[in-house]
Amino acid sequence: MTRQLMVGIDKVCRSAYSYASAIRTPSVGIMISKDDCIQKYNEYKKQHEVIPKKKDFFKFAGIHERQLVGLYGRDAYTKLQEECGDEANKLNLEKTPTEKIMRQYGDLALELEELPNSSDWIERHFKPSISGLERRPHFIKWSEFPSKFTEWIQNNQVKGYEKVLGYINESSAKSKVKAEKRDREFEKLISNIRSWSPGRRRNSEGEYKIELRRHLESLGYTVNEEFGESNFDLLINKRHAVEIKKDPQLSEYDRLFGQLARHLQHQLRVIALILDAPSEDKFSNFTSLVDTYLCKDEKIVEVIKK
DNA sequence: CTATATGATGAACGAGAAAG
DNA sequence: CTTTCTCGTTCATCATATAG
Repeated sequence: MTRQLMVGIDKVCRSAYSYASAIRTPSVGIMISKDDCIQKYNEYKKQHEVIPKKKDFFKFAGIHERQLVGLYGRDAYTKLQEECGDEANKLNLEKTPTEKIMRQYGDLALELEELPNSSDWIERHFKPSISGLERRPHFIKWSEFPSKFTEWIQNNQVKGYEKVLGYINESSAKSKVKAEKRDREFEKLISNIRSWSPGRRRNSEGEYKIELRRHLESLGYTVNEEFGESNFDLLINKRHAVEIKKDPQLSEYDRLFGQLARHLQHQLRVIALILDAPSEDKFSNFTSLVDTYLCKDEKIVEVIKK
């Protein structure tokens, strides 16, 4: 029954359709030509003294987009604009080839005789701009430019930028030295804390904190307490965070885990110092959690137990 | 409504330099 | 040595014209 109904509706639609298309046949005269479109286009320009946007053109000319497509095929409006001697409104969406970007960078470095910074790029109005570079489809953050450049040179065996590679090596060597210095400082701090032992058993975390602080200060560290948004227990040399827990239960380990994660957002390296740990079980469980989930890439959490 | 390649701009951030 | 200033970098947001 429903089926019959559908067929009936279908029939009605079909007949309506054929009626409509009959009206629109060329013989009736609604068909428009390219010349009509061009004329309307120019008319719009005269009236508004602006090149029409696509939508505005259709509204103005009283034409349906389909009709224009019928005349010009794909990119119809763009073709019309070109035919009228205008540059198409359509955005030029050709992506800047990697080669061009890299050569701009390399040549700029050669000219400056050092690695360019983003201001240099802006000054020359290179394309894409900094904001275009860092996103799709290029994904080149300025700081990553040197490494991407090196990669490009290697992959394509490009010659002529040896000097630039030299600059890149120089600067990465410099930052390596700094990183190593920081590493060594951190290692030393760890060993200093490891070799420290509290004078006596204390009743609270706070007392241990004070004692450790005195100890570290006597070794020449700069120590700040309860520092910054993330509230470390101690911040050593403005770089390394220390979190202290005394006699933690499971729930306190959990809390500590969260605190460490938060600290890692601010510092690359964090020390968790656990005092008077009662249960070896919970402790080792905690350290394995930390190793699995917190120590990633550059981020390091060192857990010390006393 | 979404995708496209890109631009503009201002806020947030971080490091280093200058000034105190 | 500490506070303040400056510069470079990154992020988020808005915008664009058109096709599908």
